[in-house]
Order: sequence, then structure tokens, then C-alpha cells
Amino acid sequence: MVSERSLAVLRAIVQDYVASREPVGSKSIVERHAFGVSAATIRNDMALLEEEELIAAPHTSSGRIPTDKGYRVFVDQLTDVRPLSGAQRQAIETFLGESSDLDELLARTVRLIAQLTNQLAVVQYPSFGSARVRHVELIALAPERVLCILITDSGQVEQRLAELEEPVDEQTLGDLRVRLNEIAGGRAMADAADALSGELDNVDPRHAAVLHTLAVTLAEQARAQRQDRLVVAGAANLVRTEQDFAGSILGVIEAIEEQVVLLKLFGEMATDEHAVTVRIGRENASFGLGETSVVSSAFAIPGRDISRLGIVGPTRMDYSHSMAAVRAVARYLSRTLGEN
Amino acid sequence: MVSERSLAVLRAIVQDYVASREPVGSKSIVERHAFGVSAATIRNDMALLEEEELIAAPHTSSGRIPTDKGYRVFVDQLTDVRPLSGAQRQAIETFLGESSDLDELLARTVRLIAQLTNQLAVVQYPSFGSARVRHVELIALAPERVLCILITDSGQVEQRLAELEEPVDEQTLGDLRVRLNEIAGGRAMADAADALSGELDNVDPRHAAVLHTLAVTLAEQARAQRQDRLVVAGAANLVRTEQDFAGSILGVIEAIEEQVVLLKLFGEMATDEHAVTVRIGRENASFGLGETSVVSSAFAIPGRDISRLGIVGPTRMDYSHSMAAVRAVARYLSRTLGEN
DNA sequence: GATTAGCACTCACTCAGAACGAGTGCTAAG
DNA sequence: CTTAGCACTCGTTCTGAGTGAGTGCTAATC
Repeated sequence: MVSERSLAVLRAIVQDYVASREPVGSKSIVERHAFGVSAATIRNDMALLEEEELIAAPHTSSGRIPTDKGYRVFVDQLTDVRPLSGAQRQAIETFLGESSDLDELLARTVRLIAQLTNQLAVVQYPSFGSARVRHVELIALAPERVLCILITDSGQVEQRLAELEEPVDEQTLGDLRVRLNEIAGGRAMADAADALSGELDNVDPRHAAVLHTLAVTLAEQARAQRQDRLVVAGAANLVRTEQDFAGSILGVIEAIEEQVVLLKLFGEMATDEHAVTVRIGRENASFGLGETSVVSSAFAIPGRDISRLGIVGPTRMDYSHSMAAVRAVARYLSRTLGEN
Repeated sequence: MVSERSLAVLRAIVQDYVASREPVGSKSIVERHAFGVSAATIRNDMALLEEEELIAAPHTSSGRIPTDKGYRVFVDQLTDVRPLSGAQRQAIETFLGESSDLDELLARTVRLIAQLTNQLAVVQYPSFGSARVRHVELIALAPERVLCILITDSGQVEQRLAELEEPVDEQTLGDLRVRLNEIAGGRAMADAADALSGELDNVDPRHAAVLHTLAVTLAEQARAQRQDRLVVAGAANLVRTEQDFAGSILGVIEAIEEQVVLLKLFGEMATDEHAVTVRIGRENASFGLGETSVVSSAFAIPGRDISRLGIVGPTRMDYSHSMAAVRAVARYLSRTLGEN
């Protein structure tokens, strides 16, 4: 069994190591923390911690550094997520409050998180949720290629290309446009697609095929939405912490650019709106991110489904602060914006 | 005066150094290149080149590496931009030909360049050019906040938020929407803004103020457009070449994320559609990119103004290949797409 | 005059050994 | 359970010798 004090020692080791990037020894612990016992006692505790694989020694006789498991215990039991300072909370409000449309809001959000945490920040685009169709626009790029533009009453604009099986002329397209708006306008995204399919019989048969294609396209759009998109900021922070990655940050950067990997990882994390989830080091090994930790939280913007935001950084990071920042921003988005 | 052969030696030095990342000495030159003279002769030539500051020695007695000036001469006089291989040209066509809308085309373009050159690729969003207004949509996010969405007949969708001085109700907004489309629809972007201003007198006075605000917003939209946006890909390539940056790549990454710096730099480069411009090392010092080179070319997509694309990398790069790739992609965009 | 062979010289790089010291692990006493 | 004491480990730093790639110069050669 690991004693109470041993855990306190673990906390001290994590804190000191995160701050100094150097293995921490028994002596420096007694110096920096008021344990009221001697270095030798601390050493005994450290021996325990090492047996439990919560800490490890890079070399036979040097200080100890936390293992992934050690960080895990630290995050789960030893850290209290201190709320942000007043100034920081203020910064969130003023910086995000000014945003106009969703694109800008998310762009600002991700930059804000990057700045608050000094880590790489990631925000996933929220899906439409219960937003309604405001307008559908069709634009012929070529006789058989139609660009469908979908505008929702929450102000989001989505576009997607439809490849038709037969050419349509401008006249027909105009008719279709009117028809589409009649059918889909005002309906929730998911309903709209169904309604379109249901109306296929009541339409000029010459148009049915085209309309069908468009209906499918819109349905896809409603479903897939933008949930497959990420906004990223703070890559410079990743480079700055490069030394904390034993391997290279190349894999991380590739994962970020790929997006798919990160989206999958996000997908596995909790959707509880008030929780901050942390995945540490090897827990992400299956994503090729065995040396990185991810701190994330879910958020919901009114009129949209739940989505996620977070940071990606080295396992050696200030979890307490990262979690506080991620939580604060997620809450701000979910709550304060929801009130309006 | 620098002799013909001296320049050939410079070429050899640049090529070998780019390939090996190591200072190149007289002996290795005679080995790798068939100059038909001895190492001592090459040494004499190298002494000349060093006097001209085209090459420099990192240490008193080691091989030589090209200076920025040396690269300059190499790029201007010594390199012939070899056309891409057939396979690569094929890749461009198949990869870009499938693109649907502009967003996707540019996203694919930038990834393609990054892959072809193994460098960080950048594409600037082209502005509207002579595209015409297809449709204007107004969406009230709040009583005094209206999201203006502009759809052009080239399939581009732009959105911008307008802050009104007085609230409008849905009814009024509907009227305005109809009015706006009557006035602006079918007009070129620039004309549309003028036409709107001109029509202010012929409108229900209660709406004039609102319409004015919207007109200004649209005008801004038409002008500013998206020329201030960059798409980036291949950050991993930057990390891979990190060792080539004596300082850190931090500054480069920051410049990329800032975008403004890069846009300014792009702005200074030639707009000649068939030219590939190269800026080397210290030539970019005023942008904080004194260790990086930029290879760029202008391109024009039908219905849009001229814009730029290019790569950013260490001064030690394969200029010949980079220039060929950048040129090929820019030409493909300008020409092949223009034919359709 | 250009080219070349020969040679002394420079200087980064590598390696081994010595000295150093932070830090542990263990033991025995409090 | 805690602590003082002490031997021991092992990474780090420093030094000096040795090595070799590569230059720069000079004098001979084409």
C-alpha cells in the first residue's frame, strides 16, 4: 500500500519535474517542500513509488521522473483543478465575446486556448444539431455539376458538390431551387433530408432523378456536417516543447495535419459536458501519439450538437493549469453563450 | 571576374551541399563531377568564389558551403528548371482535376505542392475577380446583428457579419433580402456595391439606413475578400528540415500561423503569371525569415483575380525541383482549369 | 599563363581516462 | 518509523592525444 505521504511525494516529484525538466532527487524535495522529514525518509517513500511504477529513474543513480502511470495518479487523485485567475477569466470573456459568426468564434477560441496553456490547441467543429434550413442555393458549375449551398438559421453555411447523372439547364435548376426551398425550408436538418425523399413522387418526373441526387447530397451534408473538421493553433508551442518528446514531434505534427487520427481520439473521449478528460502518454499509443497527452472537454454551442476542444502536448505538462484552462473555455462556450 | 569553370564549380558545390548537407571540399568535387582537372585547380577556383562571397567556409579548413549570394547566382544563372517527370505531371492532373469547389481545390493544391517538394506549402486565397453575385442571403442572428452571405456564380460563398444601428424584424429583413437580390444579383462584385449605394434613394426610407450598412458590408466583402487568407500544408516537412535552420524553426512556424507576415512577403513577389520568383535567406530578413527561402508563382483561376502559391523552406533546398513543381502547379491551375 | 604535385598546416572531431558530484541504497542506531 | 552515515553508481565535464579531411602556398610542368 502506498502511504499518504508517499503520494504527497509523488505530487512533489510531478510538480518539480514539470517545472524543471530535470529528474528530481530526495534532497531537492526536502529543500523545496516542507515535509518535515529527512531526505532519507523521502528516499524510502520514493522506493515505494518506484515499486508501484509510479516513478522511474532514467539512470541507476539520478533523480526520479514520473511514469505515465504516475501522471495518471497525479491527475486522478492529486491535482485540484484550480480555477483560472480573474484576469484570465476576463480575457476569455472579452476575447470570445466579440466574435461574430461561428467560424470566427472557433478561430478565436483555439487561439485563446493555445495562448492560455502554451500548448497546441485543437477545436472540433460542432455539427448542426437542431439547426433549421434557412435557404438552399444551387449553382451550376457545369451542366452535370451542381454546387449545393445550405444556409441554416444559426448562420452556418455549408457547401457540397453534387455530380448529376444527366445535365440540367438553368431553367430546370431554377425550378428545383424553388422546390427545394419549399420542401426543406424551415425544417431541422435531419427532417429536411427525409422530407425531400418523401416528396420525390410529387415532382415532375423529369426532375425526380436530379432531385434525388440533391436529396442524397443534402442528407449527407446534414449528417457528415463539419464534425470531421478541426481548427488548430499554437503549433509553435509544440516546437518549443520539442525536447520533451524523446522521439520526434514529427509524428505529432503529422497526426495534426491528418486530422483523422485526432478526430478518432477525440471520439473516444468523454462527452460529459462538465468533465475534463485526460489521456496520458501510452494511453494514446494506438494513435501513434504514445509520448503525448491530450486534455479535452466537451462543449455545446446553442443550436449545435456537442463537440470537443482541447490541447495536445508532451506528457510532461502542467496538467492542473491545462485542465483549468480547457474547462473554463469549454464552459464559457457552453454556458455564457447559451444564455443569449 | 569569375571564370566559366568557377561558376560550374559553384553549381557543383550547391548541388553537392544540398544533397549531402555537408561542406564540400575540392577533392570530393573532382570525384563526383567530371571536371577533368585536379583538385588543386578546383581549389584555385574556390578561392575565387570565396573572394566573391559566393561560398564560405564554416571553419578555417573545412569544405565550403554556398552563401545566400551563391544560391542567388545559382538560381539566376546556373539552374535550368527541369520540367517535372511525366508521372508527376500526371499526378497533378488526376489529383487536382477531381476537385469540386474552390475550397477543396485549394486544399488539394497545397497538399500536392507539399508532397511534390517536401517543403511547407502555402496557397493564398484568390479574390473574386470578375465573378458575379448569384445570391445574397441575410440571416438575423440577433435583432441588430445580420449575417450577410454572398454567393457568386463561380461558386464561392462568403459570409460577413453586419452590426446594424437599429433592430430589424424578420419581415423587414425579408423585404431587404428581396431588394438586395434585385439590385445586386447578376452584377460583378465591384459593381454590385456601387449599385446598392446608388439605389439607396429609391428605397423605403425606414430601410435606407439598414440597407446602407448592408451595402457597406458587401462592398467591404467584395474588396477585402479572402485575399487575406492562406492555406498551409506540410508543416511536418519543416520539422524534418529543422537541422538546416541554424536558429530555430520557431520563428518560421510563428510567421506561418500569423499569416500576415507571409501575406506581406507574397505581396512583394512578382505577379507575372509565368514567372517563378525566389527569395533567398537574408532577402527575407525584414520578415524575420532570414534563414528561409521562398519559392512562389502567381496563378489565376478563371473568374478570379491573380493570387500566389509557393513553398517555404530552408535556404539549403533543391531550388531546381522546387521551382519546377511550383511552376507546374501554378500553370496547371491557370491554364488547364481556364480551358474548361 | 594555366595547371598540377607536393607538403606543411589548421582545426573540428573522436576517444579514453581522470576528476567530480548528485543521488541512491543499505545498514545500523535512535 | 525515522534518521545519520557511508559506500557505490553513473552521468557529466574536462583534458589531451590522435586522426583526417581539407586548405593554402610554392615550385615545377605543360
